Amino acid sequence: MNRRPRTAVTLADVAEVAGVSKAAVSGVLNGKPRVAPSTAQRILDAARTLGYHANPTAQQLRSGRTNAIGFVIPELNRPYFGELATHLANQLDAQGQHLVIQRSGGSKEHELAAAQFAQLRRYDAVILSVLGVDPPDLESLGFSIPLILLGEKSMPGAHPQVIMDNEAGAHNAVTHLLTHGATRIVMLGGSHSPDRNDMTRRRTDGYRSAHCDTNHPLNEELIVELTGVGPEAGYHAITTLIDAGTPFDAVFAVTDVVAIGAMRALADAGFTIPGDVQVIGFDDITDGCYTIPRLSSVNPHKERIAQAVLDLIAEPETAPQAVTIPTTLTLRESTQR
Amino acid sequence: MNRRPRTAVTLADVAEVAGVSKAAVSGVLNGKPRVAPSTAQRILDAARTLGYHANPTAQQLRSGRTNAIGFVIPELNRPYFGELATHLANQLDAQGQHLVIQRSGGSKEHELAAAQFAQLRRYDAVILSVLGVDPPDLESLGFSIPLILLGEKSMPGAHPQVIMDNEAGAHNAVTHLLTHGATRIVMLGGSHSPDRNDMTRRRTDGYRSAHCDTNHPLNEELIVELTGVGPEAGYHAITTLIDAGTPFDAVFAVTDVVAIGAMRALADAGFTIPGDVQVIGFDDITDGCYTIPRLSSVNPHKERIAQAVLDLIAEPETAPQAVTIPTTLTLRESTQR
DNA sequence: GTGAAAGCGCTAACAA
DNA sequence: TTGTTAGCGCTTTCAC
Repeated sequence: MNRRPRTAVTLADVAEVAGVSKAAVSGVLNGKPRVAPSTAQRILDAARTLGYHANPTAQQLRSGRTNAIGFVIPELNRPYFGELATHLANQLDAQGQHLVIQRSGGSKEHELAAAQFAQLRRYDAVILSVLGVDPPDLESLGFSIPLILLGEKSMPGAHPQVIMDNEAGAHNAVTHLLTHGATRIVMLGGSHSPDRNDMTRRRTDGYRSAHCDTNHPLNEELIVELTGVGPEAGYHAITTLIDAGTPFDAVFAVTDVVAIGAMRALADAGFTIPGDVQVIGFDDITDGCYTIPRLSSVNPHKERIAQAVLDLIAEPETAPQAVTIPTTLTLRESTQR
Repeated sequence: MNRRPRTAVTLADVAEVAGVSKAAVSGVLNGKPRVAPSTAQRILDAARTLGYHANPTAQQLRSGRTNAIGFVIPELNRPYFGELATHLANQLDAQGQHLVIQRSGGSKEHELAAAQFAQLRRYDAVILSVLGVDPPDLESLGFSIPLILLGEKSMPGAHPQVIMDNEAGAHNAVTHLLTHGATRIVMLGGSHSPDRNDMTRRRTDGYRSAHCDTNHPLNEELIVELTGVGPEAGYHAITTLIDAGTPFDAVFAVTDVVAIGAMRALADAGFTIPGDVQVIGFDDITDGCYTIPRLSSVNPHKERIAQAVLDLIAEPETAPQAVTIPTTLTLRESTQR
C-alpha cells in the first residue's frame, strides 16, 4: 500500500519494478558498471517507464556532492556580473556542472547574511563577490565548503581569491587621460574615506597615484562619491557638477555603467565627447561598444578571471592563495588619440 | 568516538552539549515554542558556542521545503531578465525566501534539459522562461514541484503561466510609428516562419496587424531575422540593410538591446534619429534612458509580471491558469512626437 | 514540557 | 555479480 510514498517516483519503486535492489538501480543510473548488461537494461526500462527522476536533495545528503557551483553577486542587473557569470557558466556546463546565481545585496546586509549563507551549503563550492563582507564575518560562519573570493583587494583569511588589479587599471586609465590633454579629471564614484577597502577605494588609489607619478596636481573636489551604482548615479553626479560650475575636462568613472550615465549628462549639457570632456569607464562591458561615442574602458579580462576562479576550485590546496588578474586599457571613441 | 561525524557541527552535537534531545533543538531553532524559556536559552547558547549552522539539504529532505525559488532564464547577461529578477528577488527577500537563478541556454538545448531539470527539484517552485521548451517536453519531465511558465504565448499544459502581451505591445508601437510619419518600418528581429510560436513570432504578428489595421502596405523584405539577441546582431543587420540600399524610415526592434545596436549602426551611417529614422525597442530597460537619443520602448511592466508570478506561486490552485500582463508604450526621444 | 524513534530518498560499505 | 545494511542530518509524529 505504500507503493506511492508521496507523489514522486523513487528509486525504490524502480528497484521493485525491475526486480532488483536499490543499490543496483543506483549503480546503473550513475554509470557504475556493476551489474550485467541485461539487468542494466531492465533497470533503465523500468526507470523510463515509471518516469523516474533522481532526487538531488537525497543524493546530496548521502554523497555530499552536488554538481552546482554557487555564485553570489551584489546585484542581479549589472552587466559586469552578467558577463562574468556567462563565462563561468560556459566553462562549467562543459564539464557537467552548473552555475547557480544568488544575490547577496538586497535590503539589509547582515540580516540576509545569516540566513543566506547557510543556504550556500547546498553547493559544491561558492564564488563570493565580496563587497561588504569582512573577513571576521566569513570565519564566524563556519564555512565548510570551498569558498572562492572574488575581490578587489587581498583579504587576510583562509580562502583562495581572485583579485582584479583595480589600482593598476585605474592608474593606467588616468595616466592616459593626463598624458592626452586632460588636467582636471573627475573621479566619478571615488571614495574619500581611507579606511574603506573596497573597489571604489582601490580605483581611487589608482587615480591618486597616477596624478602623483605624473606630477599633476590633484583636486579633492573632483573626487565625487556616488550614492548608487547605476547609470542614474553617474548622470546625477555629473549634472550636479556642471550646475555647480565646477570645471573639468575628463571623467574617469568607477564602472562603465556609471560612465554611460555620465555621458548622457554631458550630452544633455551640450558638452562634446571627447572634444570637451574625455571619458573612461571600468569593466569593458559589451554595451560600451554601442554607446555614442563608444566608451573607452579598463578591461578586467573577465574570461581570465573566470578561468582563474575555476582553476582555484579544481585544485583546492596546491593553488596559490591569491591570483591577481592584470587589466588592460581598451581605447575607443570617448578619449583623445 | 563518533562525536565528529565529518567536519561540520550537527544538530546532534548541539543537543548533546545542551543536554537535550535533537527534537528540542530543532524546535527552538525553528521558532516553535515547545520548550521552557530556560531550556531554549541553553540550546541557543550551545548552538552559538559550537558555531552550529543547519544543513539545508537535510532540512529539505526531511521537510520537503526549501526557501528557494528557482528562476530559469535563457541567458545571464540580458538586462530584461536582470531587471525582472531584481523585482522577483526584492519581493521574495521580503518574505524570507530567496531567488536562485540558472541558465537554461548554453550549448545544446536538450542535453542540458535532462540533467538540469532534475536539479530544479531542489526548489520550492520554479519560474521557467520558456523559449525552446515545448509542452510535451515539460510533461515528460514529470515535474513534481510548482512550475510557473513565463512566456510569450499561452501554451497548452497543466502549468500556470504569466504571459506578456507581445502582440498588442508590438501593434501599439508600430501603429505609433505609422501614424507619425513612418511608411517603411524595419521589423528588426522578426520572424518569417509562421510555425514558430516564440516571442519573435508574436511581436512580428503585432507588426503585421498594425499595418493591416491602418491600411499600410507591408514589405516582407523589411522583416529581418536575426542570428543573435545581443546588440551586435542589431548593429550588423542594420548595417547590412543600409549597405544594400534598402530604404526605411523607422525601426521596430524586437528588444531594446537590439535597438541599441541598431541606433549605433544608424549613427555610424550618418542617419539622424528620429529625424531620418525613428526607433522603438521592446522591454523598456533602464539602459534605454541613457542612450543618445533616449530610446522609446514598449514597457512590459516587469514589476507587475513579477507580482503576478509570485501570486501564482502563492495560491497554487485558485489562481487563473494564465495571466496576461498588458504593455504600454513609453515614448522618449527616438520617435517623432 | 520533553524525549524516543521513525524515516525523507539516496549511496557506499559490506556480505553473500 | 548482486542484495542487505546502515546511515547522511534533519523534522515530526507519538509517547511520556
